[in-house]
Amino acid sequence: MSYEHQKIEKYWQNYWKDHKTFEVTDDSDKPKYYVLDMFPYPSGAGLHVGHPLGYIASDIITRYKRLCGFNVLHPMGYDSFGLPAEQYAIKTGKHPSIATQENVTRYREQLENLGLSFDWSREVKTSDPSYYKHTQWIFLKLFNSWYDLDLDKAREIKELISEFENSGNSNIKSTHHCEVSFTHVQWKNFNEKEKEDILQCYRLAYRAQTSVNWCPELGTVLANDEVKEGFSVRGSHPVFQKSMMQWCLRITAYAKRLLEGLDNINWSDSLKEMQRNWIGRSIGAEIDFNIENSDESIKVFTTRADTIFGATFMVLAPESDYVEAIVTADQKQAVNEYLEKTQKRSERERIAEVKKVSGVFSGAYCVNPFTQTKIPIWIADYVLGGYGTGAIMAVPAHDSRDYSFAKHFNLPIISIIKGADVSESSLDAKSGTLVNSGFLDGLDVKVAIKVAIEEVEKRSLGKSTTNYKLRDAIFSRQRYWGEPFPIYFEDGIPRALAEDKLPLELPEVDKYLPTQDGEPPLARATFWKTDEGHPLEYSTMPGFAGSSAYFLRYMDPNNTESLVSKKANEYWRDVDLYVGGVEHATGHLLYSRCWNMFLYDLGYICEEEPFKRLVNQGMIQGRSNFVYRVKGTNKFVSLGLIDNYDTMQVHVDVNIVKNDILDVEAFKSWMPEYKDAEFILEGSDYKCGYAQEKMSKSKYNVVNPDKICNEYGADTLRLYEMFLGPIEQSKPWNTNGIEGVYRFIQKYWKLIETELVDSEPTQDELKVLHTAIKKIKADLEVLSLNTSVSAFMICVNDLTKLKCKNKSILKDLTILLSPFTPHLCEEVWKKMGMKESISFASFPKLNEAYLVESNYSYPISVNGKMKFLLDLPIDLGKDDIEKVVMENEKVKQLIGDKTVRKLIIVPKKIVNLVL
RNA sequence: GCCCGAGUGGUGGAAUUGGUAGACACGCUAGACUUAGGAUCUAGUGCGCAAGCGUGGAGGUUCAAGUCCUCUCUCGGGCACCA
Repeated sequence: MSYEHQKIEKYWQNYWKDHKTFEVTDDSDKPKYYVLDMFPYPSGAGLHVGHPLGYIASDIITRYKRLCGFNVLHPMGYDSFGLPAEQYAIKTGKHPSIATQENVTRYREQLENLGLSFDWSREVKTSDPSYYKHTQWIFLKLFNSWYDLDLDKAREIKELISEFENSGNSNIKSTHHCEVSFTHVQWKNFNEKEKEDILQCYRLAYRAQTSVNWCPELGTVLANDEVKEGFSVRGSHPVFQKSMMQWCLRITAYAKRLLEGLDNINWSDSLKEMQRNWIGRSIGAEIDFNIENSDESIKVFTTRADTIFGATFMVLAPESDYVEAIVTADQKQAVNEYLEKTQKRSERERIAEVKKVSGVFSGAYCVNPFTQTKIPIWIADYVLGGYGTGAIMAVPAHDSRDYSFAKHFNLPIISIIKGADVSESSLDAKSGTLVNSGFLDGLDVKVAIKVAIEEVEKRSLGKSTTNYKLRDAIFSRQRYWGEPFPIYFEDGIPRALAEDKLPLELPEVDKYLPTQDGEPPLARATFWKTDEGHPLEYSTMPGFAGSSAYFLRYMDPNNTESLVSKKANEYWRDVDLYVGGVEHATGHLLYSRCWNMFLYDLGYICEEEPFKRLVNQGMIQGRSNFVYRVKGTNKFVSLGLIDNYDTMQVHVDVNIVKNDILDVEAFKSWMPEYKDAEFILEGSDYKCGYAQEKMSKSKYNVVNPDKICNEYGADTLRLYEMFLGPIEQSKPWNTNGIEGVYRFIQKYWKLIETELVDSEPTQDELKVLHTAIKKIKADLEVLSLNTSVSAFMICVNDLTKLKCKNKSILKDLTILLSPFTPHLCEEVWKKMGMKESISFASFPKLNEAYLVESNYSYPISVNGKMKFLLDLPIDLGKDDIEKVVMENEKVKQLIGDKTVRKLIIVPKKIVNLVL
């Protein structure tokens, strides 16, 4: 009888549900293991074949760890606040929660069809008030905290206030943007408004008038990681810079810890590198340049203090506060014109015109503190106002940007590196020997940097400084479908809502659009006020708010008192394995680490880093098909003939295309506008174009897993997705190889279906089994799941050849296989008459004695000549082998008194070739 | 421009990290069973008629290189006027 996957898979899925097989508690003696998937945004399109790749891999590890005796937490939920649901609501007028709930239901069903062993009792939805209560609670904590650089941790704001009351702010080292210093007496005399304005400069969540990424199309501001090359990541709309009052998170306070924490977690190098780049630490110095005929000086930041003797001019960012102060009367007009011009440019234009050199002379000069020469001060937009001090010393000989600026405006270029030819281009490399540099002459660049900084400090010209590219995160969005801020305004002063008022639930509104005055949608709710009548904040939180601590909530999802209880947190601690896409590298993964560190600082949780190990599954790309429409007509030209026509490329549903040949009739009925379409064919066929692209609804290239589950079964899909290649690699979806995996399942079923015997297994059978155990166990540890599928195939082929009917062998093999194909294995288990579900069996023990031992004996050769074979103990490391060999009597005899120049140890398997 | 990562048969991809390159699977070829198709099974399958040659290319280290080093080409990803 062949294997009826549909019936069997349904049966076991229901069985698991009814028996609550995968529910876990924190009252266990077993060691814990936490496997987490990045929870999905429940979009209307449902799951496609790309989603399950990570889910299947993590499910396999989950089931494997259970077999190894761990109490495994493996939860799932939904990141259910988001733009598409809101846009759908704008279109239909229906509340976004309705569409969201429909999508969630569909996702749940699809996930269950894959046989994923989630503990569904822990499901969370970020848009659920019982969940976002805790998101709001964390926000309140951030609002009520500041960062103490002395203790290097966040502290409560009331402790800061009492410091202010005792001694003002001069002794406080903090990450802040407060520009005034005051005594405790002054503090006490400030009014409420003034006090809050100062506190805002210290709070970890604060309001600030900042230049933000404004996307008019979406009607909201965006965070830096939501913008790419001047366009919004979602929807690809142009983004402009605009100055607005916004909520911000002081993530910069954590820059150092976020950077250094990377050294101690097991993430891929590329991902760590991305975060490092994003945080962007550079170590250098701030140096003061005196302005000529003035008591003022300009502070510049540089990582190349060694090049100071080559600094021939200075450049200020257009936004710099110095500009106003230094510009001379006769240059005033030119400068103003330039400032106006740069301000008008959008972010997009600025990026596009990177290569264009522009700038204006301010008329003022400053003095190079080392050479005492007078150097001109310029203003140019290649210097950024937001980084460093917004001013640089330009060293055209050794910085390519300064170089092209100097060439363009004919400014002097002085090389300070020996032998450098700067007639054509600058020499940017951090290497070489210094010349023309006074006390630095003859030093190597790397040494000179240090010496120069020391000298700067000694002469009180400045100090060594570290700068980060990381910017504070913009935290408010002018949208409806997000968490409301637990903030109200009293006489224009932002105040925190009391914790017992949470959750502050989203109000009902008549429309999901901004008001006519351009206020966010929440302003439509006229009752959006506190009980005392104070207006509440109109903005809502951004998408990453709900996902920045969800992994903590899973530990204790039904706790109505707090985000997570101490007990649950101390048991589950952190995520042992986190699986998800790279696209969250500088967004979610950075914010999550930051929030986690913050909650750790305040003592709510016990681990500083949330994700011990992280694996990025690759994207499964779609294969899109195109038809070619003759412009302005309803005629379509086959691919081979498009050169003869003026055509435009149109995506066509891949489900009505087979082997790139279009099903013409299906196309006509696909969309009403194509009903009367005409075709210009090649022979009798219409050939479509194709491309590899991201799987997306708008490209009509989505292949969803339901079809494959029906046809081949979830177990086959699970195996096949793993077999496709390394988990981290992106690859196009194609079903070419799925037959092979399907055949494997049939073969395996055939093996089990025969009458099994309860006898001693043979040596050969044991060898096959234990080879598989060894290989698969090793593969599971490093998530090399594609090769473990191969190992199963080899094992089953070998056992088939051996005509194995041995019950104990096949039982162990089934356990081994069960993480991969759980339905099948449960069925086999039942067939064998085992009472207990395999989920709770233990992983088969490896007995190395059954493995091939010949790998472990070595011929020894001295000075390149093969001498003799020497058997060595199993499992020696390379160094151990050498030690054992050198102490061996035979070897000592052979070598005698001679000094060994080289001793070579070769595995036995290649001896024949070498001898 | 800078920083990562990767280039292996017709295809997806293996290779215990320096030790018989191409495991496993797809595809293909031949055969068996079948009225036929499908399914299944058996054998073969890197290239070359051969000696030989083969892991993008050119050098190098080594008894031994897909793996290490130098240069170079191509592709993918990230950052991008960050001083």
